[in-house]
Amino acid sequence: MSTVFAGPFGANVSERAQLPPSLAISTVIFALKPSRAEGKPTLWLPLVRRVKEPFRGQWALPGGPLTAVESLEDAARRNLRETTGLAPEYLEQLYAFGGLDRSSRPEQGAQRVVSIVYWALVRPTEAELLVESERDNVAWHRADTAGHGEGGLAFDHREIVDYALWRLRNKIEYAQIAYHFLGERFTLAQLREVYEAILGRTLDPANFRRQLTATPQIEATDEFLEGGRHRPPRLYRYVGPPTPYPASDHPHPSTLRSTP
Amino acid sequence: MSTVFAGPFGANVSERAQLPPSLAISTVIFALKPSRAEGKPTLWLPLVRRVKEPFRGQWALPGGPLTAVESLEDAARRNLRETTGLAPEYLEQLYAFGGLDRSSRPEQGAQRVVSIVYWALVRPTEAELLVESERDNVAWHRADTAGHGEGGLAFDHREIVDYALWRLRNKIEYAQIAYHFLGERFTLAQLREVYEAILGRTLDPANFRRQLTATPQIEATDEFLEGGRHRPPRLYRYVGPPTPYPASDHPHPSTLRSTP
DNA sequence: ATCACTTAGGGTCAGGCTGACTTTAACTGA
DNA sequence: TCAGTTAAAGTCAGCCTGACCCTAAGTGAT
Repeated sequence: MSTVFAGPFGANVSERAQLPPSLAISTVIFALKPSRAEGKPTLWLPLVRRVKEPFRGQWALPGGPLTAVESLEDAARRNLRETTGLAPEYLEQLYAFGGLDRSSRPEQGAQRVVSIVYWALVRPTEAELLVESERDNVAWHRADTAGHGEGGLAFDHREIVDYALWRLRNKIEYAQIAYHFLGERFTLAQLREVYEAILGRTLDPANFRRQLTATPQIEATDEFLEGGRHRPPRLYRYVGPPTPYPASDHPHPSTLRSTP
Repeated sequence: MSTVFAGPFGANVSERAQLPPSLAISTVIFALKPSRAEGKPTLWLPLVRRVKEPFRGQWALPGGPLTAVESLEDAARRNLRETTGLAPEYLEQLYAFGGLDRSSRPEQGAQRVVSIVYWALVRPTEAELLVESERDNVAWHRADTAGHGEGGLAFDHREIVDYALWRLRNKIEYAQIAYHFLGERFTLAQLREVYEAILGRTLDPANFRRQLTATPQIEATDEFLEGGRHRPPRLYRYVGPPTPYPASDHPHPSTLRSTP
C-alpha cells in the first residue's frame, strides 16, 4: 500500500497516481497565412484532433512520447514529421510544463505527464504540404483564437500557445527570426508585413527600411519583384546563420564554453 | 524481445536501455560572495559531492528526482531545501537537458535521465545558512571555474552552469533581478558592484546613478549608510514585484492569457 | 501620349538615451 | 585645518528613434 514505485503493468488505480511522471514532447508551429478576410497575413498553427481520451475530439498540439534513443530535439522533429509532415528549419525549446493540474479534468488514474514544448517557424511553401495531406485530423487554426468557442483546446494547450506567442513577439524584436516565415528572396514590404502581423501594429515603412538596410545580414539582390501594378520593389536575401544556434542572442547550451 | 516497455523490476541489462527516460530536477544557485583575494565580490554557487556512481566523489548541481505529487517548481524548491537548506526568493526555469550523451560515461545499463534545470538567486544572508550547516558534502564553488582542474563537474553540469551564467548576464541587462543578490536596503555603489561582478566590466558611477534614479522601481530612503571613512551614501530600496512573475519581462506561462 | 494613382526609396529634423567627462558636496582621519 | 575619499550632480557630443516630407518609378485609364 505504501510502495513508492510500481511497475506500469502491476498497478491498480490508486497506485497509478504514484507512478513517476512520464515525458512527452509537443511543438507549437507558427506559419503566416493570408487571413480569411482577404487582408493582411496572420499567424496560424497546425493542430491535431485527439482520437483518445482525455479530451477526445478536441484539438491539441502535435506531440507524442519521448523514446529512449532520441534527444529532445530529435523527438520533436520526429513527432512533427509523423503527425503533420512538417520539417521546420527553425526549432527551439520553449518551456517544460509540469503542473499537477495540466489535464484540468482530474480523472482518477490518469498518469501525470510532463511536456517539454518546442516552438517552430515554417514558410508558407512548407505549410502547404500539410494542407495537401488531406487528413482531416490535422488542420490549421488561427494562433490567437484557436479553441475559442469550441470548448477550448485540449489540456493546457491554449495556455502554451499564448506563451509561445509571447516568446515569438518578444524574440522577433531582438533576434533575426522573421526570415524563417518567408522564402529565400523577399521584398522589404513583405518582411515588414511579417513584423506587423506578429507585433499587431503598423510600422513606418521608411524607418523600417533604414533599420533593415543597416543590418549586415540583409543583402540586396539585383532582382526586382515584377507583376505588381506599381513600381517593382527590390528583392532582398538573408545571409546570416540559418538556425538559431549558435547565434549570439540565444546560444544552444551544447555550444557554450566557459568565459576565458 | 521487442516489447517497447518493460516494468522497472523485470528488465535485464539490454532491455534497460529501452526504458523511458526518467525525470530529474536540478538547480543552479547563484550568490555573490567576496572573493578570496580580498577584492570585489564574485559569483559563487553551492555544489553537492556525489556519493553514488556514476561520478562518485565529484561535484554536481543539487537536485533529485521529480515525485508524482509536486509541480516542477515545487520539486526544485524541495530539493534545494533538502540538499542545501536554501529557500531562494528568485527561482526560474532554465532549460530541459535531454541529450543521449549526458552521462558522458556511456555505461551499459545506466538509465537515461532528462534534467529540467532551474536557476536561483540568493542573498548573502541566506547563503551563510549553507556554510553553517557544516556538511562537507555541500560547498561553495566559484561559478566561473568550478570543476576546472579537479576532473570536472559530474555529468554535463559544467555546461549547464555556463548556460545559466549566460542567462544571468543577459537577463540582468534588461530585467530587474540584481536586487535579489542584496538585502532590503542597499547603496547605489553596492548595486553597481553586483552589475560589475556579473558583467565582468566596470561601469561609470555617474551614468549608473542616472539610469537608476530614472527607474521607478528604485526608491530612495531617507537613511544613509554610516561607518565608512567617507561621505555616507544614501540607501535605496527596491519596490517592484518581488518575484519574476508576473513581471512583464518574462511572464510565467500560467499567468498568461490571450491578447484581447 | 498623358495623367492620375500607387508604392518604392531616399531625406530631414527634433527628442531621448548613452558614454565620457567635469565639478561640487560631504564626511573621515591625521 | 588639510589631505584624501567617495557621493552626487551637471555638461556635452554622438547615436538611434519616431514622425514626417519628398521624389522616383512603375501601372492602368483616358
